[in-house]
Amino acid sequence: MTSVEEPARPGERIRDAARTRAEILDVATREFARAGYDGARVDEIAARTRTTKRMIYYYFGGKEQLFTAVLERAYGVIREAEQQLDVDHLDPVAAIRRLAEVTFDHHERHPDFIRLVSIENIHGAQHIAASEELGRMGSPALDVIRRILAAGRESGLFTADVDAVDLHAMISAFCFFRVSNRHTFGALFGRDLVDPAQREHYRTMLGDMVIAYLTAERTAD
Amino acid sequence: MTSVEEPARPGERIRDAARTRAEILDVATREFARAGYDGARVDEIAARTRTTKRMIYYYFGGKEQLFTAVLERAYGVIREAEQQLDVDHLDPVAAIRRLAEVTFDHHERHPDFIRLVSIENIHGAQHIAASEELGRMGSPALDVIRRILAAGRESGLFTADVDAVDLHAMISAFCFFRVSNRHTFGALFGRDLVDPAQREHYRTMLGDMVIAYLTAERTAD
DNA sequence: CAAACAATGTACGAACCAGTACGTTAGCTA
DNA sequence: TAGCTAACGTACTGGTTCGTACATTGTTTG
Repeated sequence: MTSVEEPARPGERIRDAARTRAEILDVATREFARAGYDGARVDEIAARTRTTKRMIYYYFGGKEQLFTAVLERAYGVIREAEQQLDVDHLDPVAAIRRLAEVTFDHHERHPDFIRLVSIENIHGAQHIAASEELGRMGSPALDVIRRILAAGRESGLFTADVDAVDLHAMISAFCFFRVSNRHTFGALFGRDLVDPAQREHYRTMLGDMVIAYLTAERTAD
Repeated sequence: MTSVEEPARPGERIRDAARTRAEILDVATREFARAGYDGARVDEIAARTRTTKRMIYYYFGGKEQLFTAVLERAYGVIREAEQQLDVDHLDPVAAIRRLAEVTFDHHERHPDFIRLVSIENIHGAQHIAASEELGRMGSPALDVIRRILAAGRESGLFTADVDAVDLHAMISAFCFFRVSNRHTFGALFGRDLVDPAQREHYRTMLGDMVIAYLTAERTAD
């Protein structure tokens, strides 16, 4: 037919299920992260893709399942980053610092992920609960933390009997808050926690905090 | 007219501007916190009050301004709690611990506030920016922190030259995350950070962490 | 090469929802 | 007690938004 309006772009197939699906996910991620679950518009997501709203319902079933799919992929990304974490050659202190830095960097590089998690918490984690994939997806970081803590305890470097999940919460809290509450914190205290000029400062601060906690003599309780 | 349907309840005036306004704010706080800004319904808020939707627009002007008013009151509550904080009679270590505990307790007791702040961050803190009241409202906690840090530094108890805003961020991050990310964290790691049985554990952990950071010898940088 | 099916597009509907036009009443004050 | 105004209620509208019925086209396979 060789239409003038629609030049046959070579290499770009008209029909490509995988690409269409992926493009919808990309756009939906941005849109949900930008406006929240209820603020996001299915029509708007469709408009920003090269396909139509019909395809969203064809591939995902509905807005709710689309959001779940977005979450699944976002969590998949951080799981991958954690899996590539190799700290077995480091001493416990350096290993914990490295882990904290990787977590710090990932949160900073993925503000959309942070926003999605915030949004999911507003909705009581109902999409995670409804997702099989997210249910059985453990956290590689937790295993790493467990190993480091065991090594640190044995070598006598780490004082207390710290729980791996607790330490993960401590590190995540700092990294997450810095990004998630950037706007209100900035508006109220006049300081941008994600200011690039302060990046090294906060990255060091996190490591110092965690190491200080792990190596301090605990007050008897 | 002495209607059978509407018994004249004594002590409950039919017309009370202040009470109506306050009731709208109460209900709106719950509703916004429950469903987010876009998820909340003006009709639903009105239905849960003893008045009508018309009054919301009469008193607040619109949904946007209503949310701003809700935020202003919520921040006012935490500011009051901070103002009643008296730690001048304590030594720096005890004072910091006390401050951390008060912050911890307030976050735990006001999950709606946490949710509102999360929601406001999703929207880029635009309502705070639009509010004069919130703009000039400082943080009493910051002044307290500054005083404690100065005392701790002078007495040689605290090592480093820690910034008050940074310390506030550190404490807030832990307290905030524990409540704000309760649902996703619980779903993914099988641990309820707000479990009453764990409350003392996390309250102590926060204090230990902050004190360890403030008293540790810092690695040269 | 002809079914058969996967992938895609169009057009529409029904419910929802923020906001308002307009009318009413309580309670204070002159 | 007349009259005025703040406080309140009803009923509606215009636009939006999720979801779908129905039609169509590319692609693969027997």
